[in-house]
Amino acid sequence: MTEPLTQNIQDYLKAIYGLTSDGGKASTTALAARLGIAAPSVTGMLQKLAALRPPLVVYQKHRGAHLTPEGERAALEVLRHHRLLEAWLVESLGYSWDAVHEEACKLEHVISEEFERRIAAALGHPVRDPHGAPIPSAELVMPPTNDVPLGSLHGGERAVVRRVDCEDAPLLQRLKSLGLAPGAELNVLEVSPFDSGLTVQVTGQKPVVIDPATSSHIFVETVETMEA
Amino acid sequence: MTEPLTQNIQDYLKAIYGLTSDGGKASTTALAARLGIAAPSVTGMLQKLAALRPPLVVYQKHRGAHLTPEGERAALEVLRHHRLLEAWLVESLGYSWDAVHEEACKLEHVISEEFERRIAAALGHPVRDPHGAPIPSAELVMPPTNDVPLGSLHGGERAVVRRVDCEDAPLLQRLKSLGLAPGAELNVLEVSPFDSGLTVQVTGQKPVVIDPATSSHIFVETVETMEA
DNA sequence: AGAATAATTTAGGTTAACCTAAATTATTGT
DNA sequence: ACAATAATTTAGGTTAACCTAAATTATTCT
Ligand SMILES: [Mn+2]
Ligand SMILES: [Mn+2]
Ligand SMILES: [Mn+2]
Ligand SMILES: [Mn+2]
Repeated sequence: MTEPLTQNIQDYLKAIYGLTSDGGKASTTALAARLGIAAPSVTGMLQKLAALRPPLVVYQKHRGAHLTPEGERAALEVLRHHRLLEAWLVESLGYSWDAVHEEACKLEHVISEEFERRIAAALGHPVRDPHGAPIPSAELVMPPTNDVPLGSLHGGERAVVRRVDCEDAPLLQRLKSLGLAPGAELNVLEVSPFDSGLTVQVTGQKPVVIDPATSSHIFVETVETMEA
Repeated sequence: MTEPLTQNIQDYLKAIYGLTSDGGKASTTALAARLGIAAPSVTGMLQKLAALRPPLVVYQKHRGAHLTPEGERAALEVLRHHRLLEAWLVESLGYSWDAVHEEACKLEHVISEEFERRIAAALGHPVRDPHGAPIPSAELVMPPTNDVPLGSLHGGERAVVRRVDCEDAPLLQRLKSLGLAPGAELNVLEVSPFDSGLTVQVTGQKPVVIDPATSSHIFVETVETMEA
């Protein structure tokens, strides 16, 4: 290992990882918005990360940045910490799922590898965090998933909620009250051709209408209907 | 509340608290040694802490510093975090008592008040950490103790170990293997008039000789002998 | 293509903590 | 009392991250 990365750098790498999951580049502006930092500061940091030896990002002026293998490893390390911590705050300390993000965001930079090992073992080496996000393995491999956006379903399809990709506490509370949490089964009753709004029925609940802004945070796995 | 204190300032306050427990002042040099920081840097920080509004320390050139009530409250807050965390790492994650200090030292600055409340409740609101150090209450009052240094006992006295004031992992391991941990009962067999070395017998163990450098870390509560 | 707009970078400056070397002030021993 | 020694402070400088305002470069629209 090289020198330990600062907390700030870890946050940058995590953000770049998140913004490049589609295979593209993370732009200066997108990073600035996500991190709440002024764009010029981001430029400076990207230049620095690209100049490190070994470099953590590949960066080209005006074209944004993406992670090098080293940068990705560092990002996955932090992400593993974050998601294990979230799982463990919920399972072991009784936090609600809308309250864990902030706490995990601070702890993730500070825990030791021993701490990581112990909570992973205590939880039985979970593969998903409380929001359904996949947890990178101890070897820093991100487990593959079959999750698709809820908004991609058609009327009549059945699915199981796998992931709610959201850090906003009020929205998480609302979704939980609607039963829209990982593991919930649902039926898509109707898709509005105008605004793509979805009418869905979670098993055992009343049907609800979900606007596209909300459904974009929800990922599901479709279920084969048993009867022909 | 005012602005949150930086991690560094919290460490300074904790160190000043530790160095002034005898009612005296913490000298620049002693702080520098304890924190591993150059003396000029400490001077600068003390000046800054004394200039804060409200001031966290009272500082006079060449005379060292001590905490103001605000400074003491901040120190006790961090100390409560530290000791609760140590207790909780041992009880809940199975850490050994010689491995918790480092981890707690990083986490203490980062956990929320909610985290503090939850681990305190999970542990049943403990009053001592795994080394026997008293844990400040949620209201930030340090519980009083009757602990006296092991070295202050005379031949023939009985006592119960209450506290091992030490962060050195190898020494902690050695003491544990000798049975010298909080709760252990012991008998002082002999005190050397030359070097103040103690021969003690922990109940159920073979007698051992403890040099003054070691015994200075051990605090006990004397036990009245039941038989006349 | 060329002007308007938007994104990005450069320039210059701030804050928190730290450092070393030199100057100053206390303390101590005779 | 006063020189030698030890402790402390001042002076000047570094690094990591940030910021705003101005300058530059891309992109988009007619
Ligand atoms: Mn999260
Ligand atoms: Mn790790
Ligand atoms: Mn400790
Ligand atoms: Mn607290």
